[in-house]
Amino acid sequence: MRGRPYDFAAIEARWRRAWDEQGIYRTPEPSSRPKQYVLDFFPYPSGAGLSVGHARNYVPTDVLARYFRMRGNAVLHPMGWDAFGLPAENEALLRGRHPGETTREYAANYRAQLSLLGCSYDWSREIATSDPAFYRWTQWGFLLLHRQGLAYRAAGWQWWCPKCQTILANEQVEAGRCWRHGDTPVERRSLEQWYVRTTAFADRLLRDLDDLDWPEHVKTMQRNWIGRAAGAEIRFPVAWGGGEITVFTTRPETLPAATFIALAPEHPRAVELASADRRDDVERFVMGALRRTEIDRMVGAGIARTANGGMADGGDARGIFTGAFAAHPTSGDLVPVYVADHVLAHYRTGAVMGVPACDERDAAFARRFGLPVGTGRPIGDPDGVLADVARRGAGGPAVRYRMRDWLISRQRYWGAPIPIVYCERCGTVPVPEDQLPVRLPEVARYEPSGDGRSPLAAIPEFVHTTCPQCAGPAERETDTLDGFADSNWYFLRFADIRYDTGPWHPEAAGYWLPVDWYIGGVEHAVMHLLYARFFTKVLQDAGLITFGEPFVRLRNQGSMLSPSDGARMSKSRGNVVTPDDVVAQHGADALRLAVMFIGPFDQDVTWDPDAARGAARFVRRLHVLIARAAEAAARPAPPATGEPPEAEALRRRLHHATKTAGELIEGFRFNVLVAELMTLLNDLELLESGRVGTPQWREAMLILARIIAPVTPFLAEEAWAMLGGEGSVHGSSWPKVDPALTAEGDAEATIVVQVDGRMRDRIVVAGTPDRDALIEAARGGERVRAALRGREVANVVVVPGRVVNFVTRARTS
RNA sequence: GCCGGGGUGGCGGAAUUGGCAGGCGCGCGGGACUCAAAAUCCCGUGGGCGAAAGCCCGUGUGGGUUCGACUCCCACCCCCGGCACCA
Repeated sequence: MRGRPYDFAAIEARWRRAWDEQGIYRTPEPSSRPKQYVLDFFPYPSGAGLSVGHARNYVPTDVLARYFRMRGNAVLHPMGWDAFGLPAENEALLRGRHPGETTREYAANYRAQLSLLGCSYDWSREIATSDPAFYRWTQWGFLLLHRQGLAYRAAGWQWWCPKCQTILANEQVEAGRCWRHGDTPVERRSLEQWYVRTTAFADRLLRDLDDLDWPEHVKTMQRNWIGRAAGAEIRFPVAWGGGEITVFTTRPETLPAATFIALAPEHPRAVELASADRRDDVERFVMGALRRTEIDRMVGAGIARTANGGMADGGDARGIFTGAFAAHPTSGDLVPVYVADHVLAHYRTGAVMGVPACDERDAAFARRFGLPVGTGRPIGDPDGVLADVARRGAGGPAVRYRMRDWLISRQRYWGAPIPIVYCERCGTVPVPEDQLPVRLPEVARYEPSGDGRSPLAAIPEFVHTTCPQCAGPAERETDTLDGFADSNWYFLRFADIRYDTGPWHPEAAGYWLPVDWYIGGVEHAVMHLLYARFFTKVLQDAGLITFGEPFVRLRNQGSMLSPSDGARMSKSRGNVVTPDDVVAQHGADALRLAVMFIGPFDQDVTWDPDAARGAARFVRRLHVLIARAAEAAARPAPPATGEPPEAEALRRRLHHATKTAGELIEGFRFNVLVAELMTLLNDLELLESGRVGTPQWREAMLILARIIAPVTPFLAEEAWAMLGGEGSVHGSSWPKVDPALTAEGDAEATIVVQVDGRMRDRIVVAGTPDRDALIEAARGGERVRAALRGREVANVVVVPGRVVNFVTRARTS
């Protein structure tokens, strides 16, 4: 036949419309069928739209979802929008438009782009976190935390980003700078904030990592973040002043050599302990230290690296003597108490013992302030020292975590209002659940005020309310919830987004959850995933769900770098390649192939325009092969009759392809998957002659259409239709694999013949010949005989179905 | 410094986990078609020697185990990511 060029644009558009009309990706109702919950990290829809980098995330998950559907699983594969939060608000601010409006618009664009790619989301389950029907339940979650004693309000020194005009959580501060504004050093402010007691679950969050099927480096990052350290707390009585100072150490055995105490500037007793003559100086020092960022203090102390990677010499390590002394708990010696820049307040007790003999930093500090370094080998055994300390009632073992509680309040407009009311008479009162949601009011101005309060504080109608308890006058909390409060639990909502008597439908969630496959970028390795794990454990403890981990398997796709500058694609850099352009040029199937074939799923790769061209070539060749078969099958009298040559070979080839394709999909080896499909096509082109027009060939093509269906859904559907398949190929089942046809050995096998481990020949044998026959056959080749000439065979290694190796030595006689 | 991952042709990367290194694709070279170009198709493509058959070398470096090592062990070099005051 004279093949018309493959008109991907028309064909893809036609099937896109047909699938949409038929709703073939509608999630089935819970049943006894085994389920697969395949979930992408939900994005915040930005005005920039999707880049081909996003396709590296969404296309492979789509392949996975399609594959499982064909395998007979009930599949939940939804998409939603992380619409609340700073990124969405900053974007809207930039454009001078209401974030609700831009979010809706951008989400629609995302949806269209994802459909363009052929992603099989069930759009009837779309959610947006900024929807009151959704954030009603985010607020419910906060109240649950509050009820459990896991949400509390406290004052403290907070990170403040002058650009964002808001408080940042510790983890949003990177090297002393705002995570969104790398050029902006953060400042410190003291404010009343809401916290969530994530530290209460530190141990479980750490332990439960062991059983998760997650990338090892993500687990490592979480372990680092949680930062468990076992050690001891030791109390030093304050001489004369009364009370005591508690220090934490992971090396209690060095206690005998401790020569001073150092307090954090924030330590509550830092100033109070100072002797009268030194109090002013100490106070001045403390105030100075508080104004500086932690990183700055560390750099000065020669501990952390400076911005350019250099190390300060530590010469200006700052500290000041308070004039106070404490009694060493075991020796009774008096040791001086200092306030030191480099001691951190929130790190356990905010006080350390200085052991210059064992610790470089302490040694530097001691040198600078002329403190005794202590005697040579002070190390005792930890148990002995601890026993001694315990006997004196001066402390004992303690465990500490680096992780801090989650600061959840934001002084921003675009988030779920914290459902709390402050009443003069009743104090802090949670909004009753039946009064949720506390709606975000429409405002004219939603820019942050810059005075540390959210714009909601400027809306009297919002602020002034009545106390739910006493009905007296009261004021609403005006802070909103951090966006991670939404992504904490959204995966539960997808089980049934219309359920309105609770955050999730108990039966539906019982069926679909936990998430079987969770896929997204590694940038959320700590915060989102840790908070979601935390919240899941809270729900489990409250008896609301039965599982303790939300995401059974986690996979991170690598990012897509731009060929123009080798950097990650971003609108600000102007180096974005859009999927729209690639689809227009080569088609969606080609784009899907290209983003998968370009490199291993979890690896960073550089976009290569040639990759799409190559993929398009593959699509065309597939189409030509199938179209030829379809046309031949449609002819009234098939040219060939009877069993065609080597029917077995064709059958084997397809069964093998089916088997490997399935394994590669489940193993997330999409680049190898595409390579296998290309190899399959090459082989089929070789097998084609003499078979076209036979029923067996048509059958083979129908199997081929099903194998490629997850990967190139448009072409597969077209092929299915051309070949006269029933219904949609995406409603058909994954081809059955007959183990007998994929097993090695019972047909013919190629055996490698080696002499002294060097490949010299290969022979083809049928069935499983015995050892002697194999050796005889192996010996026959000309190359083997040449290699054996003049040598004596000392041994023959035979690996059935694989290799025959003649081990020789020089002929002695 | 500690932890995790990695180093294979011109390039992206494969190799059933100890058994043919370089499958698949890109690029490149040659050819066919074309007035020509693009597209498409065919052949070739790790390095060296050789007309060829073939031989030798070759998976970051050096050693080791093994009949046989990209794969396992020891030492080292380099790259990427994470952590790094955390007492």
